[in-house]
Amino acid sequence: MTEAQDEAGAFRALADPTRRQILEDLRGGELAAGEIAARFAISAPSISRHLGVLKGAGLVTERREGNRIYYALAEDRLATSIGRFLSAVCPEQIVLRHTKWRSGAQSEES
Amino acid sequence: MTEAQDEAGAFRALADPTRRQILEDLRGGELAAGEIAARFAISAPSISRHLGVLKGAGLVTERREGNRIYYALAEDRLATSIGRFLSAVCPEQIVLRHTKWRSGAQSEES
DNA sequence: TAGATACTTAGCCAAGGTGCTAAATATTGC
DNA sequence: GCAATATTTAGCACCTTGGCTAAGTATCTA
Repeated sequence: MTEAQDEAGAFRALADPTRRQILEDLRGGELAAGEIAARFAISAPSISRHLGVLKGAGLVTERREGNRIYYALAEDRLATSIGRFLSAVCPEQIVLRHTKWRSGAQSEES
Repeated sequence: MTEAQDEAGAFRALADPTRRQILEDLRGGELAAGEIAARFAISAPSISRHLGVLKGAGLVTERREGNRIYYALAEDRLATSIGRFLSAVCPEQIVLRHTKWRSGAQSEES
């Protein structure tokens, strides 16, 4: 997957307010899918799909532990995915601390 | 318009790759609608609507000069609109240079 | 193996987004 | 006022998205 597609996927994922809230909630540490679903008024399957979109965009990771599937924020991926764009459009206002996205050494996962 | 709605509008606007490219193009200085349209393979009316979305999100400003309507990047608005979210989710990776978004004194335009 | 729990996948539907062409509006210049 | 130019608005078609319920898969417990 190219860097540009990463960027597109990340921005599409961030377009939905529920998904943005999930990312904010995960800031406090990993959460099981059910724990996430319990924080919203929508059904568990809908949350599951949102989590799928976030995972597809590389913004979260999942880890199975017995019955439960824990989701965790992939902060670095979020920053690298949208970092190129932000640096291109408003470099004076927003600064990236880790500019790995520029080094060209990208991790390549499925 | 509330700050949260600003944020939602900005992220929805950024979801489309054409609109992101328009913002990048405007980084080089203001451009007339027709000049922007000429850079894309899609029709002028479609570009016009994209510009309307960007303007609605407060990410660009428009200025009429005779026949032409020039669009300019509103960099500070972009930074403030998405800044709160970025600071909430990945504060270690991304730093805001101007944290006006925290002062609560938001400019209110139509 | 059977049942309970946790989560996802499948299928449906309403709503919204994005593209197009044609028509309307605004401005310039003769 | 009329024609030309620049841009937007209107109306339509198509696809995607996001919600739901029902059904399927995976894991634990007994």
